[in-house]
Amino acid sequence: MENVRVRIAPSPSGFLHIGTAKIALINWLFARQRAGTFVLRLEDTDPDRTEEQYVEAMCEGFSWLGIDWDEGPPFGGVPERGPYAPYRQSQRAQIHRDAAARLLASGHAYKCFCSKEELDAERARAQAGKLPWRYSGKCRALNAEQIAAKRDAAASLRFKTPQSGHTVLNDLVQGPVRWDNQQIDDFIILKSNGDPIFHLAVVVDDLTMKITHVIRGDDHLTNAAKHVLLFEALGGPMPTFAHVPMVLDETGKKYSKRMHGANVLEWREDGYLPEALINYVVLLGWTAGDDKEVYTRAELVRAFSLERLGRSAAKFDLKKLQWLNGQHIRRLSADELRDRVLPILQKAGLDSSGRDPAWLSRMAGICQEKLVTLHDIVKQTDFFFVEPAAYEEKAVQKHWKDVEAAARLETIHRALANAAAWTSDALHADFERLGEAQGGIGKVVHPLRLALTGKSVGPGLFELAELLGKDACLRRVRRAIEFIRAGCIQTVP
RNA sequence: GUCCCGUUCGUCUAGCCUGGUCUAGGACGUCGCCCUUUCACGGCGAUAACAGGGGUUCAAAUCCCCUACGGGACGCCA
Repeated sequence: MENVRVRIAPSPSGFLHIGTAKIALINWLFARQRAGTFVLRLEDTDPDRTEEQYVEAMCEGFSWLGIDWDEGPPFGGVPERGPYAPYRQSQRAQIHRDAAARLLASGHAYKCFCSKEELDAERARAQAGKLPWRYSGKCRALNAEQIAAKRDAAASLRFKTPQSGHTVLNDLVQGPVRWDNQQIDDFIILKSNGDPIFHLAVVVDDLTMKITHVIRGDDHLTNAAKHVLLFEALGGPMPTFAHVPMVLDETGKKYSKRMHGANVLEWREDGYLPEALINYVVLLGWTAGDDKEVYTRAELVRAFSLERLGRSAAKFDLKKLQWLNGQHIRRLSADELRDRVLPILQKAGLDSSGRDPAWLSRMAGICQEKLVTLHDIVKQTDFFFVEPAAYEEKAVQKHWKDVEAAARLETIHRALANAAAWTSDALHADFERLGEAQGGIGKVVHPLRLALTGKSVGPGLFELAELLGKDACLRRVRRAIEFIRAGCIQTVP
């Protein structure tokens, strides 16, 4: 069986973009499933766009998502590793130049002495005439003498594209794609300053790193024609190509860098689980063909297949991500949920340091099924840590407004004080009975919830009461009674 | 402008290769009902799509052609 080698080749010009994450994820899943190798290669040959600071941020994005690489450059504190180092394209220029020299020697490339200004003028003329622009091929016709006469004038290197026939690519996702070679320019592979151009660099790197499957965004589909030509000219084994559709934002536009959520780490900030995000992103263009939608990371590795990748771009849908996030939250154990939620409580200024871990797990457990994002934990549990600072106005109107409100809370207070046992089951039974006397359990439950939490919504009342403890509950009911009495003085003239 | 790719419910998609089983399936969303101490969860139900036009065929979401729309490439950027 073939040893699968795939790569993600981001250019470190920003944070980890959601679209890059999708491509990386697909490569990673494929590699892991086939026990292959996942390579990270930094395409940093454009110094104008590369910034060291982004290297760290991008690494953090990958590691948060759980996308680890087997070979790659020093990146985010991880040392360089792998047999085909270096893995930064900027350090591989000599390898690219050597390949270019071979192409020149084998007649697959030629020197071009046209200046940038000449070419710009040519291009401008073509565009003005609404003609497709392609290099005239002026220097292609130069003979040995003419070239010698140029001596060491600055020259770029162009690829000698066949002038007839066609180039065919059997893309795993897009199917067979065919170009007329006359449509393909004699593109530059080496700048006149000797720097390699992207097309040369990728192909040479993929070749030397023995990449078996080139899985990348479909914005590269038309570039692939040039790459196929280069692979052939270099005499290397042709990798399998898979051009996967990109991720669109909710309006159907290309996911711009400035949009919230474009940066993968923003989802972490917003309380999303990495396993939910990767599950969602992979669903943007892939299904197993059955009705399963919620996958663990391991299940994804098992079920994924390149062949079932869709061919059209997908719009990002926050609602579905939210649903999936809830699904994944519910699949966590109470302990796991507690551990993920603790930093969020901390950040919200709720001090949980005095609570023992088991208690915190139970607290996490009683609101687990109510969370859409991890951040929801704050409004679900803040009252455990601080007494309600205010009572929800609408709930006060509804549950504490009538004349018997205070008296009813006195009754509730008594019931709590005399509770047979301080467990949610026992309390539930007590209030069931109390409710019968009061005209429905709702008559006692809502005023109590408001007294204990200050809100009308939250975790199960008896569960939270049990966790809050008897003393705190009695104190809060007392406080509520005083609040009502004080309020009555104001409202009754 | 030239070339390349795409187009099934609002959204993600199944089905398309190997035409009939599709009065087009699932999921999210939305709406309704049930469960219920709240909010959720869960359950049940409803809603809603084959871009348009030609052709091939007994039969087309599925095959072919054209058009429209969307995207991409056309750089000494990646």
